[in-house]
Amino acid sequence: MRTPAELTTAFRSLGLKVTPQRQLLFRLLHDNTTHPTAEALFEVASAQMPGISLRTVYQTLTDLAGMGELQSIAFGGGAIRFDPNVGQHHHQVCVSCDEITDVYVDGVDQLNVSLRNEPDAHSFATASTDIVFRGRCVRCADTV
Amino acid sequence: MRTPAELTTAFRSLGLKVTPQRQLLFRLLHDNTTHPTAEALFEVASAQMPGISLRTVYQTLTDLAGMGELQSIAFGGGAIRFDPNVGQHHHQVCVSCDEITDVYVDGVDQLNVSLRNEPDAHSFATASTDIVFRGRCVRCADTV
DNA sequence: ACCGTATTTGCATCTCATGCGAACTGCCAA
DNA sequence: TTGGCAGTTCGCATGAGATGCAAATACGGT
Ligand SMILES: [Mn+2]
Ligand SMILES: [Mn+2]
Ligand SMILES: [Zn+2]
Ligand SMILES: [Zn+2]
Repeated sequence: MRTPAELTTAFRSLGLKVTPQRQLLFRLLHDNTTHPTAEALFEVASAQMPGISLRTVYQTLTDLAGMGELQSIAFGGGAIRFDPNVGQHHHQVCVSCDEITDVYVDGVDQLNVSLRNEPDAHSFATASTDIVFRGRCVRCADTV
Repeated sequence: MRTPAELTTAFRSLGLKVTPQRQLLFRLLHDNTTHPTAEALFEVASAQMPGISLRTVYQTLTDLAGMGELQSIAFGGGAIRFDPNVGQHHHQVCVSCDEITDVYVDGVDQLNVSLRNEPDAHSFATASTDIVFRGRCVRCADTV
């Protein structure tokens, strides 16, 4: 997503207001690579702005996602994750500690897709491809 | 997953009982390619066995998944899907009608994965790779 | 057929997420 | 600078999906 300053301009030009709550979330999300849940973000936000409501966090996340500044991803096993990285990338998920890491993948366009009973060209119009690698991160690899 | 007959044997040998409810679900799931939710399966089961409970459907699905006869997948936007196809395969999801289709992909092992700031070998131990192609199925391609 | 153990089922409970509306406030216009 | 309207916040209610729990029931080995 864009910088807090750019988002401020973007929000104003859409007739949306730039509140202290939104500014805080802009800052907490910019360059955030942790793929936080709404609740996780709420915890961090609460530390800096006691009284901010979980409802407002959800609201702002939904707004930002609607504007294309965030993507929301369901990895399974709990809450939806929010990702300010909206560029082409994929994810590694540690099955032990749930850490989610951005990865960049070459060769996606070279994947050869086929249906079981129709080895020829199938007519599905793919708009996007999401790849999730599941396994163990470096830290969890050792600790059994 | 295996055939209803094979599952019957497998359940008995584990000290588990083969009830009419389970037999029905074995039948409804075997060779089922629709990736149903628990609720969807419950609807179909209810038509053939009025009175069967949603709780039993969840229970049996969980048991089968635990035995490795089913895999459960979170595609986002609602309930978990259950898939009796436990072989190596991936999915196409229609963003318009939510149809989920099994696809078989060549070239997964040739994917070149890298972290943004460390183009060299990263030490994530990948155990499995899940690919989801999102787009429009044949039927939804025309209708706008 | 009997009996012990697994199963079914209804209801309570839990998590994650969204609907709703009264009170509040950013921000544009006068 | 100030007034005021539209957009926001926030607490509470509600909803969807899923699991915990225990009394009643039924499978299946003997
Ligand atoms: Mn990411
Ligand atoms: Mn499948
Ligand atoms: Zn880890
Ligand atoms: Zn479709």
